[in-house]
Amino acid sequence: MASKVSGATIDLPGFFADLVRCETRLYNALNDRLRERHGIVTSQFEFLRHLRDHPGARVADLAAEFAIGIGATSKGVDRLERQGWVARMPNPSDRRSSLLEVTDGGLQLVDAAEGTFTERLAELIADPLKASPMAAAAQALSELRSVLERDQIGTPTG
Amino acid sequence: MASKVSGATIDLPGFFADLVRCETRLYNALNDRLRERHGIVTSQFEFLRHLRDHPGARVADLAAEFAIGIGATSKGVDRLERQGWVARMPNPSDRRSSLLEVTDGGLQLVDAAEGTFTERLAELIADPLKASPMAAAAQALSELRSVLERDQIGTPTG
DNA sequence: CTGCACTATATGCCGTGGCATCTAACCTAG
DNA sequence: CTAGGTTAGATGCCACGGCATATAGTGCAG
Repeated sequence: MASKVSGATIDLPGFFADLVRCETRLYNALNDRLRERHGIVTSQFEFLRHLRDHPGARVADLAAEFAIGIGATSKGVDRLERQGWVARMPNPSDRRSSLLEVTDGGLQLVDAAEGTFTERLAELIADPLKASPMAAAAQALSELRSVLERDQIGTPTG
Repeated sequence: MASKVSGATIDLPGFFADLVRCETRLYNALNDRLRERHGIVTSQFEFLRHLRDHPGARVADLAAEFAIGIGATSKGVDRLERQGWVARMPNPSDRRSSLLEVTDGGLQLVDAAEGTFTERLAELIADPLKASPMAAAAQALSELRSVLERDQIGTPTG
């Protein structure tokens, strides 16, 4: 196994390495499948899914959700808009920002991609591992994420 | 909490989202600290640490370890070499490749950075969470990583 | 109402990774 | 030995994110 875990003490650097390497490989594998079947990558799928589930979100909301910069988010939305999957609707209560909406085409895309995404994820995660240890991991990661977000840790400047 | 986990069944997309967001925030936070104290980012620290612990590794070994492309790895080594932290030594048994070595300066740097890295990681992970659920997560992630690597999942082309 | 500080985001420059391609070196069949 | 296929990695082009900056729009103090 990649890193050692003994009892209740953890090899933190080893844990971090495992975390990053899992993220990298899962992201790569999902990118491959989504690109092949739907012509998008995972980050775009995540944008579209978030917008579908949070209609009227603004650029800054996306940036906060994904812990990436505002500029990068704006450019990502540009690309989705250029493909006709997302529209910037005028925000009646603040003309500096736009309310983001998934278009009909975008909705079709994200719904289809979601099937591929979930299916591939199940192949990658659920199949090779038993549910029990993964559930513990999921639980712990979920809590870790909450703490990081609560304390604004790792939030980019831009 | 960020995603729901109930009993032994897992919300896989939620788990994946937590995984990616944790990775992003931890990476960002570690980058900030390492850049401030040592003038390097986490990916560079990881390169240097791996080379320190695996003297004579080649570019392809680094690429495999980190699941990134050969080209990107070659360029990353260029940058470390330009700073004088890594040297490409001729490989007597294969003139196409080089054996990578951490220089004395690089060794000093990586040893110092390791303290910062581990300390910051403890602040980020060990402090906010109890050891027990994290140990489970560490265990599960470690196994997941092994499976992904064994099956070459998410290995980039380049 | 006016000015000024603040906010939302768009944009430009730069660094970095993916991927395709190129070259040198290696290796094996014949 | 040598041609042809293979491998290691260096390089170029492109896409994308960080960060700094620019630009509108907001809102409050006076």
